Amino acid sequence: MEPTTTHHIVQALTKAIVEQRLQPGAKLVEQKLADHFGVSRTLVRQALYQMAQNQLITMEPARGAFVARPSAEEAQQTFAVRRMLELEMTREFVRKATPTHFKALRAHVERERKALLRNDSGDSVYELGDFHVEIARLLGNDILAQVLENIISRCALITLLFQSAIAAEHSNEEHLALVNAMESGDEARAVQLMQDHLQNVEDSLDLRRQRPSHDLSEALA
Amino acid sequence: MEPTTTHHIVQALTKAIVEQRLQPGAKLVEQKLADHFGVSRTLVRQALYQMAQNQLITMEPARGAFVARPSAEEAQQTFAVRRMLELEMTREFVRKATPTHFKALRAHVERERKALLRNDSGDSVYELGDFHVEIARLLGNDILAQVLENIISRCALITLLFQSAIAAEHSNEEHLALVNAMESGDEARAVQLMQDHLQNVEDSLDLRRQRPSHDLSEALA
DNA sequence: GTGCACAATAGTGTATACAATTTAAGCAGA
DNA sequence: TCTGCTTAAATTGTATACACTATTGTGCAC
Repeated sequence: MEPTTTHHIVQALTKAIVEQRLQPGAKLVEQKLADHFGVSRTLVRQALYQMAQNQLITMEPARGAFVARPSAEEAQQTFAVRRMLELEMTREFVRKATPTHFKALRAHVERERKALLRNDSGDSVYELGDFHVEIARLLGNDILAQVLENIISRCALITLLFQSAIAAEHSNEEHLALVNAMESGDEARAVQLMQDHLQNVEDSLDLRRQRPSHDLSEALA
Repeated sequence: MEPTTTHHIVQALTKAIVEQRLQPGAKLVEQKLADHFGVSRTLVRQALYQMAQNQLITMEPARGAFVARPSAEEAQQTFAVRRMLELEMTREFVRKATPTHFKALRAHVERERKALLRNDSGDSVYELGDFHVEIARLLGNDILAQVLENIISRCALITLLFQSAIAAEHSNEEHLALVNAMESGDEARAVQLMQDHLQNVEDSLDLRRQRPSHDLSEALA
């Protein structure tokens, strides 16, 4: 669908943002990215434009691209959308899922656990988010998976931006509990667990105070 | 956020697709678009890439951009996502909405009616879809509004592609009934009406048979 | 006439060039 | 030392150039 090059840059940048190697508010200079990836600014530019659509970065006219720094309001709204999708998705999964699906899901939970154990912060964040996308994929709804992937990337960014304490340690256990409930066919309980899980993630944020910014002009805006 | 030029091209192309002036499967030659908009291929390219992300067009490597031609499966999945978001959105609107909100919504329904009356097919499609986005906007959730706008654009494309009979005539009345139910505070009834409405739109499609394609290679694939 | 090789054309993919704008630096004067 | 102005450097925005791929068209052998 897309020239592998541009897509590759998008993936790499997204990963870097989600894994917190690029801090919110950081400026993304086109030429430097181009040099790093060994391509021309043209391709970097296309990648940045695409990412701006997902809100992972913001573009200021004639000033360039910056890693996004969502406001508390945007954060709240993003989580609201996520909740809408995921609660309904949970219901559908309980109804439709087969043993094969659960096997795949448990394998995923195991991957999370291993990433956490080896203290690989980057992979952990990625896997913990991808768990939710995996459910959508297993449901066979690629459109949903794609939408959710976008939203969850944003949620990862938000989490890094507002996180007061690392409450994500419990996510892995919550995922496991959720899978158990889903497999037992207890729809109400599964939905409740998903709701609690999302609430826990959101509650671990301190929406009143963002992380300090490096960019002074933004910090004082 | 974005250079007004690229965004303008996206808007114009999106409108043209939704209003069926560009048929599904139609090839979008970059140079021709560039000439039409009076810019270089560079900007057209950026616009096309962005639209490819919304699935409104598809890009085939070294072959170019085409107006999307969603499969029956994708159509179904898209509507499923839409349902997830809109049912929950309806509930939230019933709880939160103030008289001002309902006033705005009724004004929108009236705009739909006028577009339908003057037989402006393009505007009608646009307004009927925008009704749903307007609800999200009134809720104050811009993120939701944006996600929904994407999805509903796709739904418009799908409708044009699979529509057997023009069942959209009733949409305006259904919108009005929905607003009435929401204003009366009857959450269950409002959700039911929204569900029925979306179901009606989906049922008006014949997912087994797509509209004929102009591109032979695609038609015979 | 049919099928195939091959040239000509059109169109995409990427890089580079240049204008316009922003940011940083240097410097004069208070 | 600080403020404001002027100039230089850096960076973005857009257009153009060129290589590469796909498509179409043509001629020739059969």
